[in-house]
Amino acid sequence: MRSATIRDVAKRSGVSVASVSRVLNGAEAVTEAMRGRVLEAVETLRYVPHSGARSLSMRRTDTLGVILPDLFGEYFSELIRGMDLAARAHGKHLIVSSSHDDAEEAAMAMRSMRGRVDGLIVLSPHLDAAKLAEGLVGSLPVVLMNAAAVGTDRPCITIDNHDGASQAVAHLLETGRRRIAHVRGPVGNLEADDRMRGYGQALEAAGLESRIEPGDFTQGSGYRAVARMLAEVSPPDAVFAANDMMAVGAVLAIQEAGLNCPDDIAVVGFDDVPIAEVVRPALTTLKVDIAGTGARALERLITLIQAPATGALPESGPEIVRPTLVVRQSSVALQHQSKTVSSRPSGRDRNLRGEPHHA
Amino acid sequence: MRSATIRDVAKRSGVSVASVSRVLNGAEAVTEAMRGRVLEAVETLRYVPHSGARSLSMRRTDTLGVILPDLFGEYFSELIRGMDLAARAHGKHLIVSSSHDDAEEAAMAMRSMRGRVDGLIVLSPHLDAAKLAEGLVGSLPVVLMNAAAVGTDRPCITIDNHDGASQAVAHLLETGRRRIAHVRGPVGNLEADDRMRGYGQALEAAGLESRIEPGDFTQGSGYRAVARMLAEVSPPDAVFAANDMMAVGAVLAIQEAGLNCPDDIAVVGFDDVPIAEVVRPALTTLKVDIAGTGARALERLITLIQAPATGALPESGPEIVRPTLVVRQSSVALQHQSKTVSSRPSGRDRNLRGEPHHA
DNA sequence: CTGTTAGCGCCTTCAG
DNA sequence: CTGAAGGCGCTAACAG
Repeated sequence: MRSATIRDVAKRSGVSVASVSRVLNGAEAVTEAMRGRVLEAVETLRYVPHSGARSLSMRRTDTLGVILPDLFGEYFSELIRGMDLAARAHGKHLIVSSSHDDAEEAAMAMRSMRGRVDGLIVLSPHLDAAKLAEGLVGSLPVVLMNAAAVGTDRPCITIDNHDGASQAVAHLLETGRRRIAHVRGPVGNLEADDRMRGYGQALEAAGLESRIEPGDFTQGSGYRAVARMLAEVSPPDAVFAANDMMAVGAVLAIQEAGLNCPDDIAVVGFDDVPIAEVVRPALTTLKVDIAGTGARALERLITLIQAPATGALPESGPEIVRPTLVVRQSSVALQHQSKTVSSRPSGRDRNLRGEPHHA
Repeated sequence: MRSATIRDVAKRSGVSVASVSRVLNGAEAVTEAMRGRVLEAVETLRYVPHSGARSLSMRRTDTLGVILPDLFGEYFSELIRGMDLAARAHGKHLIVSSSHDDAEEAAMAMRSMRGRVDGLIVLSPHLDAAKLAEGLVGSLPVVLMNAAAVGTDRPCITIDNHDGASQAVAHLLETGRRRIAHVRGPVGNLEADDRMRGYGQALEAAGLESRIEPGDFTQGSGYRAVARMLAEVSPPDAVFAANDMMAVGAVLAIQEAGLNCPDDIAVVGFDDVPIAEVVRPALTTLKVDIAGTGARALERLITLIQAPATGALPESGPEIVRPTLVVRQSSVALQHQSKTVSSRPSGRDRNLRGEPHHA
């Protein structure tokens, strides 16, 4: 019981396939009589167009690909959510491909996308991956995210990690901290590197010594890094973690050592994932509108794809998003608290339409 | 600058397109000489096969579709992660489509998948959506998730929500609670309904009165529900929330009222999303292996797709996953604590290979 | 307005 | 072992 094709519909309604295509795609004019007969045949045959065939003939898949290095944690889930939202708004499908740790695998994934998507969003926190995107993709439109965009005029959305880190340090300095340590992200990760550099320069500018512990963006690594430092003679009075998950780990390590966060040690994270607000003490962090960034990337990809048609050449080059400092409980010791910090859930509920969620 | 087709490669290497296809797909035998020439042409032309065309001719897309009602929160991100993992293991692509609140929209999404995917996983917490999947999909293999699977022999993965709720109540009773309230999920959501029924029956069996507050699975609704109850003359001494996010809201409401959780009021959630372990007090909850469930659904879909080929008829009917109670701090008052509850991050890090994550 | 025809890019019998 | 030819299901000229 093969499913019906356009030819079956044509036969059953006694018209040509072209006509069926016409009434279904509704561009050109057709008589009411024909429209009726075709629609009826479609109904009885339960005909559903084959989008694969359609794509081949139209040279357009209405599908966009997303290449991710990983799929863990709220960062990516937020990113995909934003992209999905934008994709739906433009009637596009989204095909996601993750776990491309090494460049080789990412290259493979990109190749296998050819003929399946109209364009690609590539998240490449590693240098080589970005390079690959340049070469291997061929004529497929690509928007890079969080890549090393310096010097290229390739469309790209990036977060100003350096600036974010500076803001973190500045905030800690303002609130009286002096021994500010940093738990960094994985070596070779462009974002982690930038955040570290931003931290280092800000400290240097303040004439203070920097102290950097390794980490890998996981909560566990944040915990261990801080636990190590607490065992030393002169522990820091503040920790700037390269992302929120590590900041959460840092807070736990502090609490477990019998110390108080923020009174004894302040903690600042990065990203402002949803969890940051719920944890106690709520995390001071650098908010980046993750979902918004994803949506923006997708929109840029779409204009990039449409560019040859519209004739308008799309704005090229990197687009840089500046994170904003969100001060919560984890960094403000009592003597510095100006206003009450409410623990009531704020308007952070992202279900803007107020509709019920799934479990 | 059109990208090269198989014909270009054939021409450049002086062989037929059939031969190019042969060396590239490597099924049949070819002379070394030819293989060399073809591969060289592929190289210089930077030829990448067009998977769309390939799909059309092979009647196989190697792509699976996932239809979700929503994309908020950790529940879905975990689910997708599990599916993605399984998909990669089988060399399949994943196309996700979300925000199908009403059945109409979901139906549309399913139709637009025809010719684009080899099968579908449909998450339908609403009855009608499940019904739609039955009819509209035609001959496309479908695996339902969390749907009303009773009575059908359609492949389906479901969580035993009723049982989970019973476990929650049993646990609270065992630890001495008597005035146990329930914050339910959205009306009409099958899972929310089942959890509520499980709660109701368990309380009834214990000869206690039930108390049900409305909610919609969001943290805010959990907060408000509990805040309402705390304002009454005889507030509960325990709250069973239909999911973890509402449980988090419940805890915040309790703390904000100046009460202690769990000493004054115990809280139990459902799902065990990653956040449940990090929040303070850590949430007692009903753990369901979300990612595992997603992976399982995907695997079942694959066997379903391969069924006609292998001849083996796939196991049909629902597959029910029983949640397991995870006792943490939010439900165990001091006088009931048997063993120390460590706040150290456990082995919950899901990065099993220990590789670095992205921010 | 409608039908005929030629592809979209690839795989796959079927002869040679 | 290799080439030629016929589709896969649909759209898009081009005639009528």
